[in-house]
Order: sequence, then structure tokens, then C-alpha cells
Amino acid sequence: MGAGRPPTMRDVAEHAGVSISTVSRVVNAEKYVDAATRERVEASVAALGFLRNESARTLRPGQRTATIALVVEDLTNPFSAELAHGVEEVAAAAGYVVLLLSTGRDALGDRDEVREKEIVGELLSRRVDGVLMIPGADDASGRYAALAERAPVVFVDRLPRGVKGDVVLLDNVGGSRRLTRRLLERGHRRIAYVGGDRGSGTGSKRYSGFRAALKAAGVPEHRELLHFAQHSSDEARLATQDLLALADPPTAIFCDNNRMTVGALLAVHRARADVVVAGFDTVELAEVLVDRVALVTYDPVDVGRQAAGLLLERLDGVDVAPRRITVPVELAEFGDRQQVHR
Amino acid sequence: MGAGRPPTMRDVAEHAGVSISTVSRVVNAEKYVDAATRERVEASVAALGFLRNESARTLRPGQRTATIALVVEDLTNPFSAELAHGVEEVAAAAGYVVLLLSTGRDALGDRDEVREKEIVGELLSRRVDGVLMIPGADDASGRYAALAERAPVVFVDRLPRGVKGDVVLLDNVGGSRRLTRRLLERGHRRIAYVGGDRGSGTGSKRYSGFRAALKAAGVPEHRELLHFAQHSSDEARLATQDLLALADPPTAIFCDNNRMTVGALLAVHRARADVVVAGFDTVELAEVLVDRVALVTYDPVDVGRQAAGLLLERLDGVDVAPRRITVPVELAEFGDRQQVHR
DNA sequence: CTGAAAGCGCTTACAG
DNA sequence: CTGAAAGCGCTTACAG
Repeated sequence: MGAGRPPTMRDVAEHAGVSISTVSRVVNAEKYVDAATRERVEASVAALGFLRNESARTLRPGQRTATIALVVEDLTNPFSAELAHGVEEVAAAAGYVVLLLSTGRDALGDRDEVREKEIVGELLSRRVDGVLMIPGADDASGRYAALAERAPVVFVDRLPRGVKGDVVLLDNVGGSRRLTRRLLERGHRRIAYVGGDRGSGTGSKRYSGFRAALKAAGVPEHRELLHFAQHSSDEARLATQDLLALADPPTAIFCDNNRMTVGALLAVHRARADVVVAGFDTVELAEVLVDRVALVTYDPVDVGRQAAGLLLERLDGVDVAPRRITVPVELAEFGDRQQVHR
Repeated sequence: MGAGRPPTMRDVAEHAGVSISTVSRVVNAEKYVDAATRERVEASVAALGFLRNESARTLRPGQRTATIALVVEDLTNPFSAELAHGVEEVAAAAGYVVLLLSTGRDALGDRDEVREKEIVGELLSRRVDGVLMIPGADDASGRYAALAERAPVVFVDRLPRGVKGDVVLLDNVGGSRRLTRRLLERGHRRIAYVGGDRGSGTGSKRYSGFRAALKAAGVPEHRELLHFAQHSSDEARLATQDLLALADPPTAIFCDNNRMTVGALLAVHRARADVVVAGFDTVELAEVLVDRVALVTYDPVDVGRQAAGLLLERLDGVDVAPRRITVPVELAEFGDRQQVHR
């Protein structure tokens, strides 16, 4: 490891007996290079194991770094991981490379703003060509706007308040409403809600869909059935445990993201409770989990592909007003006893 | 988006009325800068929104790119995603950024060598400071060796034949052996094996552990119970289906990675079969899945942290013989009917 | 088709 | 403590 100084174009030029300009032309596959010269240079490139220094190439204004960044909160969430997969796939096919940054969360479960500002600086310093980002809820500090001013940004999953830019969204309201309506159709009237961050655009959208469905059906919400601000599957598990212990427990539990669903499934399984677990997001092996599960599903890989596609278009010079793609979602039911039967 | 040319040190120098050298000193927090000068420069940096161009900095020999690369096969595998999380965490804390590359697999389920060579070129061109890589089984083409010659590489999960370098391994043989022994202790004698890529160091290690346990117990292997080369959970599901349909079906099924386990769980669940599913790797919600599950578990995030740690040490100049870390694994049983009872 | 030269934005001895 | 100058490895007009 750590060999000597890597060969430069100058080394190649000397080896091939041509000028640096000519080496550059060959390396960049330009036309108007004599076939024999080209061959000689290519032989030297191979002989020396020359690989163009990308930092040097990038230095000249107007040159791209061929790098895009993906900023997520936490890659251990399958949504982020699958998203990243879709992004990488599309980026690689277009000759881009992906820089991966995690924002993490602070002790309260909020985005770490300091870390996010640090990340924005990092991205701008490195002159990435564009950024894909799952943003926090708002942009009070102006960090997203500052970023978007200097580089094309495509937001994923939500658009922070006060920022404009391309965005790829899920049908959060529609998905929640349809799932809730389905539960109502099955006869459920006491439907609990176990939700994550209510401040995140995503969470509030999903809750509003849930609410709209109840309202449309004339079914009242029950205070004691609503649990917000659960920050982990473990917290969701405990919340669910509480719900199941109520004198008049819910017959269905709506979970507003995959972490919540996992927690609820665990609690329901352990209690051998007779309740439908309904959730937004795919959970692997859902059908094997609990007797009765209903999910809002979609393909996070596809979300990543679409977001990367939008960004690449911007990088190719597409200069139109901010665009919005909404990825459709589907309903999936598992277990044959979805109906309420109490 | 896409503002004008970003400000350079020269702009800052003019704005502050000092030389470029002085700006550089301030930006790099060097000593021996007059306090007043420093303040003036810092004010100009803030006023102009200056961010040092990292490509330019990097150009000078001996300067780091502060970039490490992580090369995985497929980020949709939770192992890779959690690994990436651990890597990013440690890298970020040390001031490094992570470039994420996926090799993918070709139609036959093998590593795409062409893509891997492309990736190696990309990494070297970008002068990443170091590389973390889950390698393919061998290095017939010499691509890993070529990479390791020019940059510090830490291999993860397996060391390709014919290459030397630091490596972080799991206790594949030991984990498989212990799990298999446990099954034998529970009375199982007909234990099937559903395995992925047998050529990958990982797969062959896990199989040899399985085999060693059977041998030690004097239990013969049965040809019809061995299914190798399953490339997806779906293939594993079908293989399991076949196993369950045998005249004399297995009482336990050993799955050699998480994909296999998922497939087996689905098949067993659908068939309501009375069989223990045993597997290497964690599968989320394992306890909720099937009546009887036994797993070899470990923390992939920790694997990532350890691998990144080794790499960072190399980058800090640690110059010792190739090192090997083996991450311990644990056994976890779910369900209270692990014993064979037929 | 090819080369000499300027310049990209930094860092780093070298003077002072 | 500060500045002028060289140089990192490329690309790109500009001549020829």
C-alpha cells in the first residue's frame, strides 16, 4: 500500500514522446489526434498505469466533479438504504459517484442542525454537482436555502417550509386516507394512531390523511388512542402496549412509518392481541408477522431513481420551475380476518 | 440555484486587504497570524460566504482528499446498509467523507468484474485516501491487488484469495458450527442447508462450520437436503418449498445468510410447516416470524465501525503487518419448541 | 494534428 | 507576523 507518487500526464507525455496537450486529448477521447500518436499515448498510459487526477481536472471552472451527494438521516432505516440504492444505480449509469452523508438526530430526536450546517459546508467545499436530501421539517436557520442557492438540490420525501426546489414526494395524505378508509370499511371504529415526529412534514401529512378519513366517515377521534412523538420502534412498542391495556382497546392500530409498525407488531405479537396492525411503509415479511396486517406500500428504490433522475436533468441544464413528483402508493392486506369481529 | 462563480481566496484577500497567503493561514487556523488580521479575514470570509475549494487544496502532493470509499455489492441488503452506517459514523467523526459505490451482480449472480475494475479506476482517479470493500471471492484479475498497491484497503467479511490486507471478519465457521450443534442438541438429525454463493469465502466458511458440527456428532449429510447457489430470497423460498415436499422432510433448515432465511421463513409460514428455521445473520422481527427460529446474530454496524477504525489507523500512519479482526457472533433462539418432536 | 503557455484555486517554502 | 512566487496536475484557447 501507499506506492510512490502516481504518474502524471507529464510522465505519460515523456514516455510517449509527445506534449502534455496531446496526452490530455487522448485521455479525453477528443477527435483530431493522429491514430498512431493515439496508440502510442495509450500504450504509455497503460504501461505507467496512469489515471487522471480528478482533483486537477475539476479545478478548472466549468468542470464538473461528477459527484452528487445524498444526505439522509439514518441509513439503518431500510427506506434510506433502498433509496440510496436507487440513487447510486442511476448516478453510476450516468457517470456520477455518490457521496453519502448522515445527519443523525440529536437527543430529542430532532435533526442536528449543527451537523446539517457542517454538511452543507462540506458539500459546497467539495463542489458537488448536485445534492439529494431528505430534509428536516423546516428551514428556520436557512441552511437548505443557502445550499439550494449554490447547487441544484432535489429534496426527497418532503419539502422544508420556506424552501423551493425540485421534490419527490410520496402520496402521504392519500395513502393514509385510503388505508384508514379501508379499516373503516372493515368495520373498525376505534382506530389508534402511533406516530413518529409530528413536526416532520411527512408525519403531519400522514396524520392529516388519517384524520380526513375518520372525519369523512363521521367517526370521532379518541384522545386516548393517539400517540405521537414516538422516536423509535421501542417507544412505539411501549405505546402499543399501553393501547392494548386500555379498558376499551382499539381494534386497529395505524402506524405512521416502518419503525412504528415494527414496534406495534412486536407488542401485538407478544400480547397475542386481537387487533389489526396497519402501517405506512413496507415492512419485510409483513405477511408472516401477525395475523392481520394492512400496509401502505411503495418502492423506495424507485423513489431514489426518480429523485436522481430529476437531479441529473438539472445537471444537464434543464432550467424550469421547481418540479414535484409524487410517487404513488398501494394498499396491501395480509391475513384473512381484517374485519372487526368484536 | 447555480449562482455565479463561488468566491476564492483571492476575493477574500482583496476584500480584507491582505495577501492570499494570509487568507490561507487564517482558513487553516495556523498560528502566527496577528489577531486583528485574523479577525478582518474572518469577517471577509463570512461576508463573501467563502468556502475553500477542496479540489484545489487536494492538488498539492501529500494533501489528503479526506475521502474514503465504501464498496458494497448491494445496499438493499441490511447487512451492507448497517455496515455503511457504522462506517459513516466513524468516518464523519474523524473528518472524512464516504463515497459509496455498488458493484452489483451479473446475471449469474457473480460479481461484475468489469464494473469492479471501473470502480477501482474511479477510486484511484479520485485519490481517495483509503477504501473499505466487501470483495468478491477471488482476485483472478488482480483488481484488488492493484487497488491495494496504491491505497490502503480494508476488506470486510472476507479476504479474497491471493490478496493481503487488513480485514474484518465474522466468525463464520464458529457461528455456523455452534448453531448447527445447537440444532443437534435439540435432537435434529435431518438438517437441510439452503445456501447462497458457495464460491464466496463467506458461504464456504459457513458451510464448513455446518459440516464440521454434523461430522463431530456423527450425523451424515444427506444430498437431497443440500441446496446451494440460491441467489435471492425467492430462490431460497422455492428451494425450501421443495425441501418441505420431500417424502422425508428435514426437521430443521439451516440458511446461510439473511436472504436465505427470509425465503425459508416465507415458505415455512405458507406451508404451516413444522420445522425450525435456523439462519446466519439477523432478520428483523425474527421472534415474530415463525414459531421456531434460531439465528446467529451480530451487529453489522459494529463491523462497519471496526473496519473504518482499522482504515483510519492506516491513514494515521500505522504501518504494521496486515491485521485481522474477527467480530464475535451470538446464538439467539425464538420459540419454545426448538426440540425435534417427531 | 500538435505544442507552448496561461490559468484554475490553493499551499508552502523562502524572504523579510 | 506577512507577502511574492513557485508549483500541484490538469484543460483550453491560441498558434502553427
